Order: sequence, then structure tokens, then C-alpha cells
Amino acid sequence: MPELPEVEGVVRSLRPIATGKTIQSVDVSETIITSKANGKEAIIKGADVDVFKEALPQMTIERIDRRSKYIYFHLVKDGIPHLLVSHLGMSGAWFYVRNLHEIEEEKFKRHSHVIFHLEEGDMLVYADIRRFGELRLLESEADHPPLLLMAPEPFDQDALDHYLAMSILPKYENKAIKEFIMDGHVVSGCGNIYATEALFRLRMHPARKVKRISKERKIQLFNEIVIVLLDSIENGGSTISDYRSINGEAGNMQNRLQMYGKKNCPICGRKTLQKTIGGRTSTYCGACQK
DNA sequence: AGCATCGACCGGCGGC
DNA sequence: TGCCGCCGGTCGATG
Repeated sequence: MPELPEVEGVVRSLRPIATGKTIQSVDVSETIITSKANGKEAIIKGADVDVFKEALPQMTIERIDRRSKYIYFHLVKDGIPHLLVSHLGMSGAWFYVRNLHEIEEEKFKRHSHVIFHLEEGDMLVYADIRRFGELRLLESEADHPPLLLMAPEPFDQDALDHYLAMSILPKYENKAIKEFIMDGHVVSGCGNIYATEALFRLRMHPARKVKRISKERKIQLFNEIVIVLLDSIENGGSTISDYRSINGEAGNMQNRLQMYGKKNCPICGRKTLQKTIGGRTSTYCGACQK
């Protein structure tokens, strides 16, 4: 599951090889063409396949950035800027290859859904096993309002104040802390893995109500989130289930996780507990986390 | 108006 | 072996 650190890894790998390249043509898989023809919003969001395919040729990739869990491809054509927004969903991955056979894992190769043909035969391939990801072509961020509602980047100077301000709003104060920190309007890029880890590091129970947490503890929790996100970026992200970096590279952070996916608490050895919080499976230690 | 819940998007895989 | 149903990030529609 790609969260902020995994997306950062993808962007850092992609940036040096794809920046400056111009898109020649776009191929879309039959699977996606059929889904879209049946009125489904499969991967390519907010535009028909034909419109998407015809718009992209001759656009040059000027810059690649990460914003929360999204990849922003800043494009330009005839001096006019465009923005291709990519979200990996549960199982999306990018590959930079000359031939689809270079995608070694069969399950990704089989689900190569959108292929951007670049110069000199290079291809930028978006593969997505479960098709929860998205590609959205915009003129700018402002054309898709949800993007404007995302919390600041967690490493930005205003992120802590934003999080604290949200924590005292009526709609959030009765929520479980884990659901709160996983809300992209509160903290950017913190999904199940890193929310689980940050709460464990602070020995905080994931179901604790936001309003039952002191300001000091809230600040400590925010700091732990930043620490685990940065630690994960340094370690190449967590390769769990269907996440891959560019060209199938694996990260190392999964070996550093203390609670996510664990059967026993690393502190006291007791069996960990699982509880659904905010609709997501949450792992924690009933003895160590209060 | 603002909030809560639900459905949509899916294939892999665990469990029976 | 084969099939059923769970899982999940995010948005938009519905209540």
C-alpha cells in the first residue's frame, strides 16, 4: 500500500529519468477501454479515453512532484501548462522500460493499463492490479477541488498548526485518533501503516477519542508521524503487498515496522489485537497502548 | 448547511 | 480444488 514515503520514492526514481521527455502517444488497455465504455471511472478519471489519448501527445514533462500521496506530472505543450495527477491507489506502480517484458512480475505486467510512449522508444507504464489508482489530466490543481482541500505537507511549517486546529472542530473531536490522523484533510500522506506505527511509538491507543488527548500529547503524536514518515523515506518505503517503486524495486522499511502486521507486541510479547477503526483494520497492543 | 454513511472502483488471496 | 467474501484510499452521491 503506497503511502507518502512510497510515493516519494517513486517520484525520486522517476524524476531523473522522465523529466524533459515529451510524450509521443498513449496506449490504453482493452480492459480499461471496456470499463470506460460501460460508464465506469476506471483509472482514467474525468475524461473519456479518446480525449485523454488525444490530449497528451506533444506534452513535455517539465517537473515531477509529490503532493500527499499523489504524483504531479507538470506538463507543458505550446507554452501552456497542464497537470497529470497520479494516485497509486492500493496497487498502482510505474515502470520505465523499453519493452513490457522488462516488467518482471507477471501480476504487474498483466495489468499494464496506460502506456505513455516517450522519445527514443522509452515507455512510461502505469500498471495497476486492482485498478484503485487514478490518472487525471487537468489544467491545474484548481480544476479538481479535492486537491485543494488536502492538509499541508507534514514537513511544512504550517502542518502542525493545521492539525491542531482540525482537532478541535466538532466533526473531529469525537473521532478515534487513528481515524483522525489518517484523514487526508488533517494530515497528508499518513495511511494505515504509518498511523499504526506512530501510535505505537507513542503508546497511544488507536481508538482514543481526539477530545480525550491533551494538546501536548497531540503534538507528540504529530512529531512521531513526521519521524516515521522521514525514517521510511530514508529506507526506501515499505514493500508490502502490491507496492513497488519504479521498475519493481523494493524498499526496506517493512523490516523496521514495530506494530503494523505484527502478531506479538515487541515490548511485552503479548498477542496484538485487531479492531476496525474508521472502517480500517487496526493493530495495537492492548497492554502497552493507552 | 454540515455531517455521516454508503457505494463505486477491483483482483488477490485466505479460508472453508 | 474451487469458490466465496474480505480488504482498502478516496470521492461523490445519498440520507
